[in-house]
Amino acid sequence: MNPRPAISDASGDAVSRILQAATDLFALHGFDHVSMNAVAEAAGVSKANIFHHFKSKDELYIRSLSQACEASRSSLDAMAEGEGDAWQRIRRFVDEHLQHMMEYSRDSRLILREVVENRPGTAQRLAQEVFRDNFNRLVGIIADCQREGALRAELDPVFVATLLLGANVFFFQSQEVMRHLDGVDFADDPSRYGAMFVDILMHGAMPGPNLNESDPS
Amino acid sequence: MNPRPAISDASGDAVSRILQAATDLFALHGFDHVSMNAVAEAAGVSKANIFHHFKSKDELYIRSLSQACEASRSSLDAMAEGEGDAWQRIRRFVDEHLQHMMEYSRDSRLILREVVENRPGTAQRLAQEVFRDNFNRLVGIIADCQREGALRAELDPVFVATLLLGANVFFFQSQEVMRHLDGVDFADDPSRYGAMFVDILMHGAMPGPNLNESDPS
DNA sequence: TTACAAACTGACCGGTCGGTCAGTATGATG
DNA sequence: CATCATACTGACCGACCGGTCAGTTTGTAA
Repeated sequence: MNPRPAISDASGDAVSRILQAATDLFALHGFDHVSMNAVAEAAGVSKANIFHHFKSKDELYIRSLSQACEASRSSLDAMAEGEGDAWQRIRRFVDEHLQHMMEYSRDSRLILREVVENRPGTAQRLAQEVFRDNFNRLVGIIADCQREGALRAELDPVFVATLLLGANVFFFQSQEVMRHLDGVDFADDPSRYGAMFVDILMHGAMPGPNLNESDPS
Repeated sequence: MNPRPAISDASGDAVSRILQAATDLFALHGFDHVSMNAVAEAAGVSKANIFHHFKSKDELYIRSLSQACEASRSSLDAMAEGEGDAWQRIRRFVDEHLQHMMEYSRDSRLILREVVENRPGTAQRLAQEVFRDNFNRLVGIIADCQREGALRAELDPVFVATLLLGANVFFFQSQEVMRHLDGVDFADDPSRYGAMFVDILMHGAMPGPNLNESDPS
């Protein structure tokens, strides 16, 4: 009945090997710098065989991206859902989100590349869906914290979420550059980066309120 | 004496037209999606003529990038050098830097693309030089502010600079995405974004014991 | 065994790419 | 005038791209 009972091993093997190689290469070099020949070689199959399983390079790319999105989404689902007070939850989200990006850097890079680049198509829609989901979840967390009185009422939770996501994304995609900047000693320590960020986010950068500094107003 | 007294008009015209067209196209579509034929057509010269003035596509790209870097650097030189107290200077830097990126979005996009992408070569070195200069200047400003007592002493000025630059860069390169996110009403208002950012950077997001509304804007 | 569908391959195709080259136009110099 | 360097062009080249195709292997079912 099943059209491929024992074949599915070999077939699935080839397909998943192709998908694996494609995802690696796409994340590493970007869509344009990856040829079907390169994917074929990395997967150990002929180029024609790729076109037997995927009807075009675009479909292969979208399948890779889709797989990355799936992994990313399911991995993020259980994030920052635990107990603790408001700022502990925010801190945990920052940490886990950053850690997630580093751990699944291949998929994250693939998604982020597609999010930032603004060429139209299915790929961008897919990537933005994940990004949007992620963003909305974060806005929800922050709005909750604000409702609990942990954040100033006049702040826009959407902006705070943007700031938070931005700090993490910037860290992720500028890590290589930061390593070469003078005085940066946190480029390889995401948790310290997160800690410093949340600290400033909570208390601000100004000296404490009991400090009698020159107040211009 | 001068090998090209009157020719230089026509020659310079062609060269600068090529450079102009190339910079536009590279910033808009990226290195890989711009063919020499496209540059030739946009500049109104033959493709062979481009290779007469630039020995390769890479050189043309680097010259474009170099020009963008020059413009960016000289424009940033006079930034936030004026008077005012510490936080006014920081606020002004955030505003002017963001405004600068928006105004010279073509050059900024060109540079940022090269900074984030981590393929080795002269282009990346050039872009990182500008980025590094920019970064160091910002660190200096922040360290000054800290010395004046406007920032908590235990903060790392390098980290604060990273945060600041990151917030701006993220705004710039995610503007298109933010427009499509629910509840984002600051995607087209960089100065409001900057104001909200500096506000949080100063006072933090937690409800403070003293909620005085002395707005420095 | 035969039959058949799916997996798989090497050779190939049209098209575009960066880059070259032989040759022409032009304008200053002697 | 002739000379010569430079600006400039159309035609062309080899390499590589995504994609196709005819044909072979392979595992299974009648």
